[in-house]
Amino acid sequence: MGALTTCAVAVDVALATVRDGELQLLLVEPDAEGYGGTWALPGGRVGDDETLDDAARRILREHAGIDVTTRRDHLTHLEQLRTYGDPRRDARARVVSVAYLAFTPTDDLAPPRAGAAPRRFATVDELAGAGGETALAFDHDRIVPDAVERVRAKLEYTPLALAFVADPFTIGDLRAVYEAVWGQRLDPANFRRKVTSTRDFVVPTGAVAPPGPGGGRPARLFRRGTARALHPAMLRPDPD
Amino acid sequence: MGALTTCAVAVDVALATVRDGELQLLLVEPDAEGYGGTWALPGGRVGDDETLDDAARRILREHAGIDVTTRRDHLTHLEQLRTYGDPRRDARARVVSVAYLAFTPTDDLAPPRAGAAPRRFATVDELAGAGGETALAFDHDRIVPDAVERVRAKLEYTPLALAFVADPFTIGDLRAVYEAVWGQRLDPANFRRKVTSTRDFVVPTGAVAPPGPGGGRPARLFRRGTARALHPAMLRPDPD
DNA sequence: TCAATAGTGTCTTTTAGACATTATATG
DNA sequence: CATATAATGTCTAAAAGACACTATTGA
Repeated sequence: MGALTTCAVAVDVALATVRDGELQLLLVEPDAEGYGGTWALPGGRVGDDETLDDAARRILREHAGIDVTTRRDHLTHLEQLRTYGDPRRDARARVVSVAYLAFTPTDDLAPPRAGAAPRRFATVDELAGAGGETALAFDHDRIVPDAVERVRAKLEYTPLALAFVADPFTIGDLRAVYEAVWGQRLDPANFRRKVTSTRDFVVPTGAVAPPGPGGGRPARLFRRGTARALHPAMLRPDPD
Repeated sequence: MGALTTCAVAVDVALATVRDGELQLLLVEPDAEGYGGTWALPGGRVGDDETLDDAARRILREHAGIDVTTRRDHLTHLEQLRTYGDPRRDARARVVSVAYLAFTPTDDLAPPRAGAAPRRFATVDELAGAGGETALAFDHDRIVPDAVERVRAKLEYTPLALAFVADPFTIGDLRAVYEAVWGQRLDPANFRRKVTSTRDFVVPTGAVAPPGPGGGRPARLFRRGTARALHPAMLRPDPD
């Protein structure tokens, strides 16, 4: 049968954020031979004495300048997604890739380093076309749908929507995250009731945000609570 | 930093079943050096031209005589769990292990082959002790809790409880699966209503099962429906 | 004043859960 | 008959969802 003789282990990171009302993923130009002119999820080989989680954190730091830490005003979340190991997923050699998924607020990226690979954000709609308007390198077109579905599901039963906003935020800010990720309008009144009645999800700061240019009642500000799971869950409405 | 020079990719399979009213996992004696007298999840190296899924199916076939197919009377479910890659998880060499999770009805095992590794089932309670009554080889004590939690969660929002029973079954049989996996008693009346009112979860066959030795009304028989997700979900009661 | 956004109240429908009641078997 | 297990009925409480209404700002 022949156990694997040559083998490489890589980590690829789907970095998700919400910008301009849409869920978007970070792409970079792969530096690998034979993949010029295409885009890919940021990734790289796992180091000799490095854990998989450490490798994912390093990829995020190198490509996006993001440190995965829990800060006072926001958190960046990182979790393992799944592993892709088809023998032909990389044309050059057998590479088993452990995919990770990260959630971060928009504009948390450091400016690109000199000499760093070009990068951009792509909306998940843009990436969704089967065969796709944007065809990614390697098998990254297979990773993206798994990442998107995971993000959508996580918003149902965890407070991770909070990883897409910075403290403090309004209920409207949080609703905009849900609407962007799920691609659906939510009833503002019912959304507010659910969020504020779910224990330890958000806590009021007492302060209010100034209204927008067109006026409107000032919105109360909240910061993230301590909950690690939502009881009850925020269920996705059936797709219309 | 040094990308991985030596590297092996393995697959380990947590095979879950319900026997004697408890959730149990299949263990084997590892044939690796230095792990004599211990138990481990069945596993092995990934072949040179083999996908990860194929490797998991092969492990199941070799260690349990189980073919992962959808048959008329039952299904065996196999899914990827997560990947464990700490540099020191195997004392001998760096091995990245992709863990899989399988669901199968009890007594679906073929008899052990001549010369096959010794095997047994262990209840998850037996494996749960922190530091554990049964300490498993490698880092398999880290895989087991992830597997158990995944099984418990999957019963909430998928019809995979059906993978633990063979067609045809009674509502009582199905309830026994939930009670074993969740370790909680469920109200028979409310359970029946939820199961039968969830679309395409189970379908009546029209036949009935003979009652047990002590008598009782004969139970109606069902077979599994076509649903791939449960709407609404079967939520776990809060732990008492 | 009006338009815009934030927030509350209320009603209906659905679902969860407790628990009483009826049905059909064995001994 | 009693006992055991299956299945149904009923009531209450919680949650989801639709939508009217009030509150507070800018122009």
